Amino acid sequence: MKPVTLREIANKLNISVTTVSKALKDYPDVSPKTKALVKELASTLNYKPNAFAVNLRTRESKTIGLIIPVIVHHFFSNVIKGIIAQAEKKGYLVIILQSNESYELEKKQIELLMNQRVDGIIMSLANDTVDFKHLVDVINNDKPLVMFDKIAKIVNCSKVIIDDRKAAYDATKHLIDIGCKRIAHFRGSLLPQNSIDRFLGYRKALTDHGISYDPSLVYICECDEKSFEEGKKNALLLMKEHKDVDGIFINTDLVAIGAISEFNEAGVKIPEDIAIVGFSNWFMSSIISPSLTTIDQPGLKMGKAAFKQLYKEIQSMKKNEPIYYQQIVLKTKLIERESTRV
Amino acid sequence: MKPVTLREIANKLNISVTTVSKALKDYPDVSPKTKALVKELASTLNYKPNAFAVNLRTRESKTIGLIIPVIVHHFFSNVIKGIIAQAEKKGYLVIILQSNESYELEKKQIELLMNQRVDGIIMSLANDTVDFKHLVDVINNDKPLVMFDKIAKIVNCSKVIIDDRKAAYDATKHLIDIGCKRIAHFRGSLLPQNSIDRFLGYRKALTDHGISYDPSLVYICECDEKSFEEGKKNALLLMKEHKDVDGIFINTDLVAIGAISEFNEAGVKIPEDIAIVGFSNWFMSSIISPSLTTIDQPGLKMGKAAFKQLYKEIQSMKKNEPIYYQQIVLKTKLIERESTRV
DNA sequence: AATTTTACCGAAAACGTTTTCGAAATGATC
DNA sequence: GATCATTTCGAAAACGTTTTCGGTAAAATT
Repeated sequence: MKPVTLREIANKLNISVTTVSKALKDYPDVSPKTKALVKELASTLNYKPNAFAVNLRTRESKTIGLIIPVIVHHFFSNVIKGIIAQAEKKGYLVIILQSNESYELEKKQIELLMNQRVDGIIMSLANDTVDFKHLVDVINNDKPLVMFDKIAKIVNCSKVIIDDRKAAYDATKHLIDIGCKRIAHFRGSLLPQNSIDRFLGYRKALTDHGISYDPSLVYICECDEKSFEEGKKNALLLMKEHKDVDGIFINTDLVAIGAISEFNEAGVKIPEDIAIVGFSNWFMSSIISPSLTTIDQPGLKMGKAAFKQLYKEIQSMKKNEPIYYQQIVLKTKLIERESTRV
Repeated sequence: MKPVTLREIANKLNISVTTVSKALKDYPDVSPKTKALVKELASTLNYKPNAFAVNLRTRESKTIGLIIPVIVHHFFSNVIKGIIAQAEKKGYLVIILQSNESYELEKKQIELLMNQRVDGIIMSLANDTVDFKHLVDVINNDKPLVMFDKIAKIVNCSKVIIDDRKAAYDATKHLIDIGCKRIAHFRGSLLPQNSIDRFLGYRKALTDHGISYDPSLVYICECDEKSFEEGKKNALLLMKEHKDVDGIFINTDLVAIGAISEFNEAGVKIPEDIAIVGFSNWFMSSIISPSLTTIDQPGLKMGKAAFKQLYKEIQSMKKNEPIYYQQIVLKTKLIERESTRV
């Protein structure tokens, strides 16, 4: 029941372990005859190389790490799917960890992965990560690192993102185009880059179109497990504080859906009284009532692109070639639905 | 930049590798003085044991494999979260693979994980898996295996499930209780055990309450990526073929949501004309209109339970103790919402 | 003072593979 | 028949750790 080793094959054929190893990997200096013999016996014995030994010897694990803030999340689970699919094609396995939006956990997990000697790491930052030493360490240890979605601009590595600022601009401009004059914004937490960029896109769209920016119209949502509740809460607040608002651009779909739910209960008509644009294009957004206009964020593509880039860097590293960090920006598009249909 | 090894520490302190190793693991036969010395140097050099070498030597990887039909899925992503969380507590990492509901892929992935020498495997079956040799192989190779949700009754291993039959019975009985007389069922594919069990629960609830079972009221949904469309399609079909139906028990929420969407468009009132009960309690079900009565399926708990059981078996295996396969059945409950509120 | 016990350390084997390098055997060339 | 090139193989080192088994020296016991 013990797994079969090279040595056993060698003994049965009365040849050396070296020759068996070479035969299996088609080295030129072993005769066709012995190659055939070895391969046949190996397959009948169902020989599988011991990954630990191979890893130890070759110093690569054919395994990558993935750190993600939350797993139960339409966008992120799509990214996971993309990464796994692409990795499988290249014979890589993926170890997944969830940072729970916590910097401390994220740091520990990076260490875990480094100790495990993964060949590279893909990650999206936790919301409260402000210090990036743990990331710089990864790169200094010659371990390829690719960040996606929630990135740290300051860290020198490859990144796969969308143009959040432009997407937010488009979303806000769409509200302006359909006639909104007083546009609020439900933004994400203060730290994450994409939350900042979406806010900046919103503000620029306003000022570019002659609408003065009013800070009191910006509400902050600590997006996490209870985004939905945050949406409801802020919608309620908005109805009290700014009855004149006729459009909202919301940082993420789940919050938007919470807001819609609150407005529905309050009898506020969407889009007649308030038009709403979300962000991410969760499946849910297409089936609620009214369906939600939103920005499509290509999770699957991002995952695939992230792995492809990581793979490139792993290869370059092996060949001691210089590696070129890429900033890959994927296209987004506005999906028009009932929540802005005039 | 090369990672520091035991040998380097040993050289710097002029002691043997053996002593260093023992010192770090608090063996009793090394003096407190040298222990302190070694530990201090190890921490200043930031020594991290080479996982490959440890694995090779100890024959365990502190890694488990997880094969799951689909990742972008409310229930399954919750299971993943549960497994990862629990595994992290015990110092285990999780390699995740997606079978895409394909038996062929599933088989390959099992092999991959076995070659990688994971310490155990947790999995939920692909829809079209009928042959279980690949699973028996796992067990025969003394590798702990825990199945959850979509299991093979015939395979002798631990299982974490819900009582699908009872849950379906409850769901159907609820429809009867609110006065439905003609109750249809949208079932899942023919093979999966839980799809069969839910059907059986449905049928038993009918006959137990004096309603004769009518096979023409059972529609099959090939649940996969396009469950939503399947729901719409079958709802349309049902409206044509059986105008007298006043209740439906549907195999899974996403299909139910598709059906609701179709009924809404057709002007069929829910629950007045047709009452609907789904299955799984996706978050989405609570926010659509009308909100969906459903069976809560505890994904997070299942994940945690599955890992706990696997961990037990791994420990027993290490100590050469006998392992006892468990069948863990988690509680479900009916969540009443608008789709059955009379 | 002889013996036993205790405390501490290290040599060496083992895990299973990969790869370098040299050796032996065969064939080709002059 | 001597030399050289080619083909085929294997010994050995290496990857970094863990663990068994002795061994030495000091302390404790007679």
